[in-house]
Amino acid sequence: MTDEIENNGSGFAESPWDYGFNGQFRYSLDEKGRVAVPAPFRRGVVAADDIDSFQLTVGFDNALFVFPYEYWREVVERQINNLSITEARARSFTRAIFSNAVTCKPDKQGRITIPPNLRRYARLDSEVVIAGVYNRLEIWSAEVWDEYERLALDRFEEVVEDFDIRF
Amino acid sequence: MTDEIENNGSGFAESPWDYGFNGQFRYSLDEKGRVAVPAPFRRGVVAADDIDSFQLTVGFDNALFVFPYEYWREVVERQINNLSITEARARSFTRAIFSNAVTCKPDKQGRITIPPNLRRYARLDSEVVIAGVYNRLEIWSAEVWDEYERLALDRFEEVVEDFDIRF
DNA sequence: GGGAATTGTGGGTAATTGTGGGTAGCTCAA
DNA sequence: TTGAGCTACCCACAATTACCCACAATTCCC
Repeated sequence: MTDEIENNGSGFAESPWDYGFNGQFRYSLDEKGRVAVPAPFRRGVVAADDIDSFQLTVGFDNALFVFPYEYWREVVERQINNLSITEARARSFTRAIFSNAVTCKPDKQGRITIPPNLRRYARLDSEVVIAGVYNRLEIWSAEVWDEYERLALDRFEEVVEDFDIRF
Repeated sequence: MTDEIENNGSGFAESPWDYGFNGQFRYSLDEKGRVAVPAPFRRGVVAADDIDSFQLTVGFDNALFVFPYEYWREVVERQINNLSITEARARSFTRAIFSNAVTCKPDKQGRITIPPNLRRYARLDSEVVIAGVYNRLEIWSAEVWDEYERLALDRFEEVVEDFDIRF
């Protein structure tokens, strides 16, 4: 494995998902607010204290984003660290990101607990979809996901053209 | 852990919240003016006399800011130290910050006591929200927080675009 | 195809956490 | 000096959480 790969800036080199989280998984959210982390992604994300940790935050489209902790740390250092505390909009942004985030590590069964405010934001009830999306996992209400994906796949080819992606 | 990481300027490396306080917590403010410090943040902020201390001050948006004592000390040294005593606005600022600040350490139950002037400033009555916001905790009246957060989350995606944050 | 390992899910228990209240000691004024 | 008010510290207890175990379902592998 080359140095370049070990240091790809995503914080999850040498893992089964070196080049991106992928797949979609359907789990139940139990009464304690716990949901399984997809088994392939449980190990290999080493945080400061040598445990496998994730950073769970609000994302877009009513989904929650889950980053490997190391990667999150890097995002904070590169981008959020510089925001001014005296500027109201920067404060508002920083506040939204951090107060609606939590550092968590899977329990022995590989589950994480989602705090109530995040459950509310993502409208999670009992059924949940976890999607692997390159540098993050996304946690969706299954209901919202099904609706979104139906629309998104219909428009897939059209969108690829817009971005001029070459395979 | 590299030197760069151990010295990230936030004063709280090697703690469970190495890269930022986060989460939100809802507590009651009792009749003695005491409020719980969120359990994950109680330990590891070492002040001058080897106890875990915080600096509690007036902040922005009608919230109180709570900094790890070490970090506060550093801010004072780096920035406030340089303000000119001959400039009226600098005097006013320095006066506001310090006269409305207090160094406190959690009691055995992990609570801190909020003095009356700060309670008044933040309009705290019985229900309180404590939010982790990167380098500080913020103490809000629950009522004010709920209203503020509703607006902030609605505008979240828009703001992320404005700041050109890349995850 | 079948046994073994892994994975997803539920639930019990011990430890932690949040909250109320009591008391001793300190401060300050009369 | 003394007493009132206040604060810091301590104890108690209920609620919540984190951790562990169990087990069924699924997947893996030969």
